[in-house]
Amino acid sequence: MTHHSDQRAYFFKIDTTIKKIRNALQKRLTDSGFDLTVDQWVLIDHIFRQNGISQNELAELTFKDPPTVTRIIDILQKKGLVERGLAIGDRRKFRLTLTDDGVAIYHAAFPVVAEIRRKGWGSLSEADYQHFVRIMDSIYQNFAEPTGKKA
Amino acid sequence: MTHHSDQRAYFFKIDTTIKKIRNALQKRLTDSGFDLTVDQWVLIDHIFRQNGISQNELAELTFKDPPTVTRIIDILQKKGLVERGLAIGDRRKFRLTLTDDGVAIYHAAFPVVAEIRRKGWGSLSEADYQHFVRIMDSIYQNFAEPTGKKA
DNA sequence: ATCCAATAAAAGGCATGATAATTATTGGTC
DNA sequence: GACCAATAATTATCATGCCTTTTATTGGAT
Repeated sequence: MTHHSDQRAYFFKIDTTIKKIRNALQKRLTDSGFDLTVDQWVLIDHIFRQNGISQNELAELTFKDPPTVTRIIDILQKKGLVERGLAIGDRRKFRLTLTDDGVAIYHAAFPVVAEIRRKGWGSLSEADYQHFVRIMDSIYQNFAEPTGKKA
Repeated sequence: MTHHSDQRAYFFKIDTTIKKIRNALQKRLTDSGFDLTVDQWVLIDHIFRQNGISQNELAELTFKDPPTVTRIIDILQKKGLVERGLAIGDRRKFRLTLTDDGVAIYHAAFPVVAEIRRKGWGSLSEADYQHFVRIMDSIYQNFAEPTGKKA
C-alpha cells in the first residue's frame, strides 16, 4: 500500500485545473467581444461538425444531460445562432443546424479558442499528452460500470 | 509545430473525467445514506481540519467563490452540521465550526470518500501521480496571470 | 472625531449539472 | 387497429459557479 504522495489530492487538482481553463477561455471569449459561454461554444462547435444532429445525440457526444442541451439550444436559438429544423421521419427529433450568423461566429471564435488551447498546453510534449490521456482514461474507466450486457 | 495527436481534446477529457469522479462520489455518498453533495463534503472536510476558519478563508482554500461558500454554509447550517460562531476581534467574520452531528458525519463519510478515491486511482503508479501533478500544474500555470506585483 | 478605502459576508441574477416527472411520438405486439 | 414499452424533448427543482452590487465593519488618514 504505497501511499502515493497524498494521492488524495487528484480530485482537487483536476477540479481546480478545469476551472482555470474554463475561466481563461471564458475571459478570452468575452474580451474578444463574443457573447458566448464556454458550453455554448462547445455546442456550436459540435453542430458545425455534425450538421443536422439531434439534441440527444448532441447530449451524448458532449457528455451533457438532455435538459442542459435543451436550455443551451434555447439560448443559442434566441441569439439567432442555431435553428431547430424538423427531422425527416421522426417528429420527436430536431435537426440542429447553425444559421449563417452561427457559422460566422464559429469561424470567428475558432482561432480564439485554438489559441487558448495552445496557451494551456504550453511546452508540454507529445509524450506528456500520452501520459495525460492514459491517466485520465484510466481514472474514467475505474469508475465505469461493468457493462454486463453488450447490445 | 508538432500537432500533438489531437491535443485539442485535453479540455474535453479533463471535463469528462472530473464529471465522472464527481458522479461516482455523489452516488456513493447518496447510496450510503448521506444527505450530502460533493461540495458540501469538501467544506465539511476543510472545516474539520481547520476549525474556526472564516468563510473567505474557506473560499480561498477550496477555490470557490465567497457567494458560493455562503450558500453552501447556509445549507450545512440548516442541516445542523455547521455553526457560524462570532470571530473574536472582527464582527464581520464568522468562526465556522462543525457541530457534534457535523463531526459524526465527517467521521462516517470519510472512509466512503477515501474508498472512492482509491477506486479512481486504481493501479496507477506513483510515477503516474508525478506525471499527473506535473502536467496539471503546468496547464494551471500556463494560465496564471504574471504577478507583476509581489506584495 | 471624521471620512474613506478595504474587507467579510450577503443578496440578486444568469448559466450549467443532475434528477425526476411529463408530453408527444414511435415502433412493435397482439 | 388498440395497447404499450421505448424514445426525444421539455419542464421543474435543487445545487453550484461566477459576476455585480450592497451592507456592515474595520483600520488608517487627516
